[in-house]
Amino acid sequence: MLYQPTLVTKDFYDIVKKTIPEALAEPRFACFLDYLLFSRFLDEDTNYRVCPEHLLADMEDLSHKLDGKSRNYNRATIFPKEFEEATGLHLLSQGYRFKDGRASAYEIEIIPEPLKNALQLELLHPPTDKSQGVYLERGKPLSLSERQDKKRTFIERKENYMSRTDVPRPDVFYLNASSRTSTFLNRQHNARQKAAESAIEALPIYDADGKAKRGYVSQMLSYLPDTFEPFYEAKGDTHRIYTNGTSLQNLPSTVRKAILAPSKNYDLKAAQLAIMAKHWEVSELQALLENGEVWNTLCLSLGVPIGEKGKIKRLVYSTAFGMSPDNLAILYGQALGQLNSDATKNRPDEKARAHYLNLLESNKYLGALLQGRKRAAKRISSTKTARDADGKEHKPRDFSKSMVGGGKYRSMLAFEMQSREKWLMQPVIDFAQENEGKMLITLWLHDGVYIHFFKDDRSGKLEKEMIRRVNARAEEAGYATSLVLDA
DNA sequence: ACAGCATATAGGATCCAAAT
DNA sequence: ATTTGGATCCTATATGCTGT
Repeated sequence: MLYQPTLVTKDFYDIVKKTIPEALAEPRFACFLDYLLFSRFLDEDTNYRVCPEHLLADMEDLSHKLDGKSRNYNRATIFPKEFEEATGLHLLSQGYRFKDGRASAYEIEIIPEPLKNALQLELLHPPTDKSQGVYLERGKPLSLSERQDKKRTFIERKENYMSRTDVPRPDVFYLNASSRTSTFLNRQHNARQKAAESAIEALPIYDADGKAKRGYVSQMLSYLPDTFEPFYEAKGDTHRIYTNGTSLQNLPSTVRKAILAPSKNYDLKAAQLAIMAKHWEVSELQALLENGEVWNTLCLSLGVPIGEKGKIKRLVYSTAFGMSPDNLAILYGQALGQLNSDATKNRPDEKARAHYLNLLESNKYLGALLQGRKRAAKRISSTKTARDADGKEHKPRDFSKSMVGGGKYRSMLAFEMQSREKWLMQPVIDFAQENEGKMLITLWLHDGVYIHFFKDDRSGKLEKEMIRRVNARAEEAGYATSLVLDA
């Protein structure tokens, strides 16, 4: 072993200094950084630079002194792989654990949060004054054989599904059977890949809560099967149609749009809200929906900034799916910016929860909505029946959720909502089938849809007729929603 | 509510090489 | 001959993110 008092690369030093100047005030880190920057041991046999045990022991000792207890950190936490690659450092000792009274590995805490974040930065592309640096993609990209494996099971599963004779859901069968989807999508595969990449570039590296976003999304995309063709299955107790495997269905809308262009995206406006208003007979909401300006009015009424309407949407969705009033209250507190994002885990005390629940229940719109939901839940639990959009009765035994805590009745409540959502969108599938060759559903999104028109339809006849049919159905049933082109 | 995918974490098992 | 440490698997679980 040879003591080598050399410096690490300038890039590394600059990055650490720039990213976490406050880290120098952290004793454990100072100890570690001191070693990293100014003293390394070189193993002559392996040419590894090693972290000597006595140093780990020192750091562990400090750790004990600081918080009086040891933390569990394994090797990967101490020396992330990316860090090793970037610096050439290699940790050879697992450190100390406590077994049979002896010290051994996994019992040291060295790296404070800011350093961990800093280590995620790609050293070859340090931050400039314009960018925060390139976020390193975690996880390994799939190897060729892994990709082939994945694709094979994907195709097998699809073929199995398509060869069934007892297809319970003809519309799902249709969505999968429109084989032109793959032809159409594959033809422009490279262009789409590029479009997706630039859409990802446009995403923020971190979201508002400081969590990695861009890296996560690009990783999701890299796991997509070679073809972007979605494979649908009817699953669970709902009428919803979900895609199987990694899919376009849960990519951010900007990326999805880029991949699917020139398909057009149509959405039912405030569908959940409209269905709840009608189905649960909430007159206040019905009036609001017919006046328009739904989200802005709700934001104003609930005291949430208009820019934060996503949070209100979340509140509405959760209400539709049967979230408990207690949890809704926490969600509302978060929407107001008064509760932390971890409030669902570290629940605030009963008094605080009651406060937000009270605010919610006394609100003109959401208060009425909650009352309407109560009535619906009561009807379902007393008649032990859920009624779908076609009037067909569904009994508790048709739902897999257990009765515990009213879980089954919540499922039935959600089912009634989603059944109506599907019923509203049904004309789109029917119309696409009638016009095979002229138009194609490229992605199904529950209350929205991506459609490609093959023929240059200048007057937009097909589009108009499709929208007309859905809207006629909504009007006929009294749902204050409409299908519109997402600009 | 439901679907999906990924990560972090911890413990166990196992092999190899070195130390005792 | 036995123990120990390191590396590398595997398995669970818990958790977190996305979408509607």
